[in-house]
Amino acid sequence: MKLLIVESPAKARKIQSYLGQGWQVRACLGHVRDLPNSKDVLPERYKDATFAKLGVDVENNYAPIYVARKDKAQTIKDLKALAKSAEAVYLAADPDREGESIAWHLSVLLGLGKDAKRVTYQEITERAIRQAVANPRTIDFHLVAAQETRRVLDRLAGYGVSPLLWNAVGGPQSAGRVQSAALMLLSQREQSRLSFVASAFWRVGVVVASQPAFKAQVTAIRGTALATAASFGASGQLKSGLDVMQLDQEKATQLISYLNRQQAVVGAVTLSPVVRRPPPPLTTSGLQQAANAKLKLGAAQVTRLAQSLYEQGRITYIRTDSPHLSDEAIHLAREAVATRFGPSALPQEGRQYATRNQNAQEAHEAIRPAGTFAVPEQTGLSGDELALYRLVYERTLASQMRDAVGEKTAVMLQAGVVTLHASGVVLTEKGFTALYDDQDSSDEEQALPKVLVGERFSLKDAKAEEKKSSPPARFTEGKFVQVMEKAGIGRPSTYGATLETLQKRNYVALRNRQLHVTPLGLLVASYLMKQVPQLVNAEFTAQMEGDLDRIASGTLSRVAYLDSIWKATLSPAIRAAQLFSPRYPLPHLEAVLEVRGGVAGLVVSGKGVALPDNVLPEDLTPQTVAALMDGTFKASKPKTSDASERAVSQPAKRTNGAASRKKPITASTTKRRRSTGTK
DNA sequence: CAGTGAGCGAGCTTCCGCTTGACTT
Repeated sequence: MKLLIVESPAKARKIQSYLGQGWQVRACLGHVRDLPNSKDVLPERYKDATFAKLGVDVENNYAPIYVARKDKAQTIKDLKALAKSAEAVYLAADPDREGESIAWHLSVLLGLGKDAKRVTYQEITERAIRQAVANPRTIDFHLVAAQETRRVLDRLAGYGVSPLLWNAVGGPQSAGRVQSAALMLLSQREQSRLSFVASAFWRVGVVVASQPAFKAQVTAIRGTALATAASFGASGQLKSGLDVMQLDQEKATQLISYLNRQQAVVGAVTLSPVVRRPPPPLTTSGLQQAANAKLKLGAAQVTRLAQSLYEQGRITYIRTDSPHLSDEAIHLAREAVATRFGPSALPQEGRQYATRNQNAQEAHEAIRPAGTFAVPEQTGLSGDELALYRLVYERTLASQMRDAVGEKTAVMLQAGVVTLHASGVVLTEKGFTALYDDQDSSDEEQALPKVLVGERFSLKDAKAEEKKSSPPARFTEGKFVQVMEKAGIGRPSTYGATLETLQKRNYVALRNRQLHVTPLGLLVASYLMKQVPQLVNAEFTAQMEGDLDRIASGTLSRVAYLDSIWKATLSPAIRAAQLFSPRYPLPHLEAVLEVRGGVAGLVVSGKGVALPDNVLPEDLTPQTVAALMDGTFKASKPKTSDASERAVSQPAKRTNGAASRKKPITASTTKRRRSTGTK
C-alpha cells in the first residue's frame, strides 16, 4: 500500500477515486505543527527557557520550537499508523510556501527522513495526478525556510507589539502585521471622513425636446464651467487654480427661467466605440465582493455557504488567488454557454485570465462549478446556497462569452450663453451582459436619438437640484477584502478571519453593512502609527513577500533578513515606545477620545465619561457630545439589522470582563496615567 | 458592629496561515 497525503478531505476523496487499489489517500487538514501558543504544550526541556512563551530563540538564529497541534492529535495518530504499514509515503500538500512547510512537518512527524517523496500538481485530473506520483522530488528546504521566516516574523511582531497595547490601552488588545495594517487602512478612511467638510452646490438639468426627448445637464455658462463634486477639496473649499462657477439656489432659479425661454443648438456630436470585457472568473476576494454587492451577504456568511458548496462537490476549492481555469473547465463552460445562448455567444478561442495580484501564489484554480457544470436549477440547492452557486456558475460562463460592444454618444448643445452636455451608451451586442451584468444598475444610461450638428430643439422641464460633495465612501466587507488583496495584506484563507478579529477586539464594527472604525479602533491605530509605524505601513507585507521570495530562491539568508526586521527595526521601536495612553482630538468638536481599561471615553474640558458600546465616531456631534457629558444620552435604536450583519456580529460578542467593565474616566485618572507613563 | 467600597497587587491577554468537524449554548 502507498500512502498519499493531501491537505483537504474533499481532494483526498477525489484523488482516491483516480488512484484506486493499492493507494490510501488521506488528508492532514492543513498545518500539523506550529509554535506553541501556551506553556502547557511545551516540551519539558523548554519549560524554563526565557523564550518559552515566545516559542522562538532569537539569540540562537531565531530557532523555533515546534509542537504538534493539539487539534490535529487524532489526525497525526492516524497518519502515523498508516505510514508505518505503507511501502511509500507521498506528501502532496498544496504547491506553495505553506504547503511545502506542511510537507516538511509531516516528514518529521512521520519519521520519513530523506526518503520523503514530495509531489505537486496544478490540477486534479487523473492524468495530472498519475504524472505527479510518477515524478516525486525531495522537499525544497529553501521554500520551507521562507515559510518559517514568515511564521517567526509574525510571532515576533505580534507578541512583541501587543503588550505595548496592554499597557497603553488596557484590556486584551492585539496588534499584528496583517490586522494592524488593515486597521490602519480603515482608520485612515474613517479619519478623512471625520475631518471632511461637505460643500453644497447646485446643478441644473433640462429635457431636450427632440424625438424622442433626452436629458441634458448644464455644464458651463459663458464658457465658465459649473462646479461639480470634484471641484471641492476635503476642507470644503473650491480647489485652487480652478476657474469654475459655484451656483447657489438663487442663481440656479434664474438659470431655470432663462433656459425655459431658450432654444438649444447642437454644437457637437461625438461617437466613440465602447467595449466591455467580462469580469474574470472568481477568486476568494472576488467572490466576497460579488456576493456582498449582489446578494448582500456578509463575509462570514459567504465563507460558510461556499465551504458547504465545496464539500457537496458543487464548486472547486474556495481559497484561491488565481483566476486561472483548467482546459477542461474552459471546455465545459463554453459548452454550457453554447447550450444556453448558441455558439455565436462564444469567441473563437477560450479565454484565460492573468492574475493582477503580485503576491498571488496560484496554488489553486479559480472558484468555478466542479464536475459537469450543473445548471443551477437542476442542482437541488435552495436559498442562499443556490444563489451563491448561481453566482459562481454565471461568472464562470460569462468569463468565456464575447465582449459587450456598443457606442457612446456625447452631445454638446448651446442655449444662448449656456452650454449643455448629454451622453448615452447603446449596446449593439450584449455579449456576456446577456448572462451577467456587472455594471451598477444605478448609473442609468439613456439611449440618445441621432441628432445632427446645427439642429435646433426647444427646452423644457428645467430643474435645479442641490448636491453635496461627499467624503470617500466606507468599505463593505466585500470591498475591503479586495482592498486587502490589492495591498497584499493577508491571504485568501485569512481575509475573513482578519475582519472577525478586528470586530472581536472592538476596533471595527458593522453598521448598515459598512465597516466603521470604533473610537477604540481610532485610538489603537493612532497609537500604533506613532510608536511602531514600520508595522502598520501597508508596504511592509509587500516588501516582505519580495524578501521571502529571495529566501525561497536561496539568494537571501533567513537570519540576515530576520535581523534586519527584528533587531534593526521592530525591536528598537518596541523598546523606545511610549507607554502612555493615546488621545485622539475629534475634528470639528471640542472633545478628545481617550481610553482606560480598554474602554474608550470622551473628555471635554477636563471631564471624562466612558462611551457606551455602540457609539461610533460618526455619532459624535455637538448635541450628542453634550448629552453624553451630562448623562442624558440615549443610544439611537439602530434599524433592524439584516441577517448578514447578525451572522458576523454574533461571534464578535465580547465576553471579557475587562472590556465590558464600564468606569467613568475622570480628569484625575487620565492625568495620572499620562504623568506616570512619560517618566 | 456590620456592611460597603476604595485601593492595591497578581495574573492574564497576543501573532498568521493551513484545513474541517466536534464541541457547547
